[in-house]
Amino acid sequence: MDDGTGGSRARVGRPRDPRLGEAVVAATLELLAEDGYAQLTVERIAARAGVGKASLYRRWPDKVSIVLEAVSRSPERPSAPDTGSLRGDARAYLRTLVRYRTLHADAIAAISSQALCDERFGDAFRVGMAEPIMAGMRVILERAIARGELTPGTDIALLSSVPPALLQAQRLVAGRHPDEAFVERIVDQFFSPHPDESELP
Amino acid sequence: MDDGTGGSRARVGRPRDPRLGEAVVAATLELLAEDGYAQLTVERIAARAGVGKASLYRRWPDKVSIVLEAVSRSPERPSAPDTGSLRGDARAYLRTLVRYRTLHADAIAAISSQALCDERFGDAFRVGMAEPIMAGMRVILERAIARGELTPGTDIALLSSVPPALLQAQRLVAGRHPDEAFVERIVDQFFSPHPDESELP
Amino acid sequence: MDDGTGGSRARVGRPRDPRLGEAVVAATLELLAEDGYAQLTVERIAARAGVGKASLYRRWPDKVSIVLEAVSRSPERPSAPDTGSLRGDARAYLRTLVRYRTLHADAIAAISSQALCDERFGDAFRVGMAEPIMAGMRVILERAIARGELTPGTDIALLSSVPPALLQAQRLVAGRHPDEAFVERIVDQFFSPHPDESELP
Amino acid sequence: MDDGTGGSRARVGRPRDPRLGEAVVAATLELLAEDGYAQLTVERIAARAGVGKASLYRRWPDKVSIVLEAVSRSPERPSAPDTGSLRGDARAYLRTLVRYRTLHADAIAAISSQALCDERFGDAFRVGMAEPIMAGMRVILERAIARGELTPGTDIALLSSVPPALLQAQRLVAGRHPDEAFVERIVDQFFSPHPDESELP
DNA sequence: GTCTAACCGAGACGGTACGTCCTGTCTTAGT
DNA sequence: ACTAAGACAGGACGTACCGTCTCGGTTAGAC
Repeated sequence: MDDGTGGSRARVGRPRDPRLGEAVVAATLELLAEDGYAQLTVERIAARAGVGKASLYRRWPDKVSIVLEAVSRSPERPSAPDTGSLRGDARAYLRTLVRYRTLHADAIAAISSQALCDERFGDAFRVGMAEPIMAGMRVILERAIARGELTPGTDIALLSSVPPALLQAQRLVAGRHPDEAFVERIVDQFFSPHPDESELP
Repeated sequence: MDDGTGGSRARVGRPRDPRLGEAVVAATLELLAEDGYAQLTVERIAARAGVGKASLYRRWPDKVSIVLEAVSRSPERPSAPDTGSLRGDARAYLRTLVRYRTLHADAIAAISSQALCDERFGDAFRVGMAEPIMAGMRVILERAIARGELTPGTDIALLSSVPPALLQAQRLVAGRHPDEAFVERIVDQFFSPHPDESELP
Repeated sequence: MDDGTGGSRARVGRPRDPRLGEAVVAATLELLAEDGYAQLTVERIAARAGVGKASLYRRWPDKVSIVLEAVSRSPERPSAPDTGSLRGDARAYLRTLVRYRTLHADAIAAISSQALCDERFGDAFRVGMAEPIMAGMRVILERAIARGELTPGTDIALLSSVPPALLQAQRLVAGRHPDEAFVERIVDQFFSPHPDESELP
Repeated sequence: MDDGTGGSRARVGRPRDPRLGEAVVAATLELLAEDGYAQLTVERIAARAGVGKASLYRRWPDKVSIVLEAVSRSPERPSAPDTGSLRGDARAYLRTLVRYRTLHADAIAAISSQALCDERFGDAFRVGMAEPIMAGMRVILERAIARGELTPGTDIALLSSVPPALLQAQRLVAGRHPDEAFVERIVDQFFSPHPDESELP
């Protein structure tokens, strides 16, 4: 969030301990994995990280912001290797995305909820969470255009938002995390060029 | 939720006041519109409705359930008139859906969040919220198949989940409610049969 | 403090549990005796009394007010038996007063400090603490006047404030609780009629 | 408190800035006068004095010690001019004492409270606060004995503690600072030789 | 003239208590 | 049996302050 390196203010006083941020993120991720978001408490984060509550509130404005940063810096972040084809790229990326969402399911729910309510938090959410995920998708789509798998006029912005949107929706509609079979359905429907066919996706 | 007419046990004592449920739903909708979900309190609902807190908890198991019922019974519920074409149906339906979501934006966010966390609430959410919306979409898609605008093998389940998923996602990604222009993009991309073209959506 | 019987407001809703007040007072006195005022915490009072923190703050505006009521209702409150003479009455009363002050030494320090700072609390202090103690002294002095041990013109108001004032001061000046020897000095100086003289100072 | 001239260790390194102590005392007195002890914060003292918090804690062990020193060095300290009579001396001294106590009312309350709780601080309190005030009173009483206004056997220790004790008590009992009328009452009662009688109480 | 230890302002840190708020349950008196 | 009112246990939140520590930088006396 605020790394303490902010420009204009003079760099006086004791500098922030960089290990504190790491410890907080790690503790948050641990607690999230162990007990879920509902049991997550600022006090518990502080205790687990061996950190004072005031230090948390010096760096983050509130609880969800801590969770947002923790989840954003999770080692399970989706990645987009170049497999040589749109189908392969999409499948690989979506699988990592499913894993990531599964791992942090209710943390992401809480963050999303907050992003919907609180405009200022929404920006942090977009920068730390939504954009990076869609950026991965965009890279894949642009590679596909470069390969000729998609026409240059393709609405990348819209298309790159479809997979995360569907994963989130499926979670709600089906009541459980989407699995790899669902990934296949998405890949088949939206990321499989059909040169010979006229039907809708 | 519980209408008090439950069967086997004798109906003794004072009957439930039917106006109470109405008053609670109305009060909840008002408060939601005025201050948003974050400011919504069971106590405030009770006060606004002129109702005792215990009466609320006799009818609904918890706060989100009240909100779910209120939003589900909102007069702005999406509807799907038959316009004669897939494009027209989808456009009309999505416009009402956008209005509905705009009106209850953060209530829906809170409900969705709860549905993600709490398995039992998830069912109520699906029955009261997700299914009705997707059912409207399914009707439209089935009409389109009957008209021959879509091939019979179309994955209606997946396709009917795309619009609500994208609306929700757009809200998060763009930081504001989707408007009618966004509806047009969705309609163009996913609900406009292109008999002559081979490209991906 | 507030016994919930306050007049004008209608007696609707669940009445206050009278045992709660007792439990809080008892818990406060216990904790005070065990660990002293410095270790006294609202949270600990609530836990010891088996009471929610909110219930405390519903009845008392802050921590010191709880302590004031607890100390005011302490079973060790000074009493003034009629021994038949001013000397005897004063000695007996001052001994109970010393015991009382010794028992609640730092609680009384905290209360006094607050009374000095906070005007509104000062009233509660006078009603619950200072007045009752001086009233005991006044009774003794009035009995002495009735017996003829003091002249009717004696400044009872001033004289009755001397012992508590000196006990408090001695505690500060000597650094330890005044003992019975000090009581004797006060009795000798201020509450011993001098047969040959017509009046006390 | 610690003047930095402490003996055995070599005096190397940068010497303490003597103006720092002055600035801190001045800032403390200002803040005390402006907002009272309850609003007094070490951080605010440091900010007002233009001083680092660490510099405060290098010189004083804790907050009350700072306040004690500040109040002890207040320019309003009571003084005891020789007016030629016990009545005059006592009246003059008590008036300065009332002014002093009025000026630093709640600071003195806080200091007294701390002195009651913390044994080690009690010593500092006695040296810096209680003793100097009673010493002034003792000088007056000794002059009175020298003049023959008091008998040599008078219990000076007890009598010299009466005025400060009564002023403190009156503040608590009456809920406001004692005024000059109250000084007169004390003077009349305790420091007015009665020509016809052989001794003061 | 450098060295160097103690000083200095600034402010981050661990810790702890406070007082507020809200939830979901319970207890009255009254319909 | 229901209702309105509101007290209750519990517990998280975010704030504030304390006393300590850690920076970069300064200021003498020691060498």
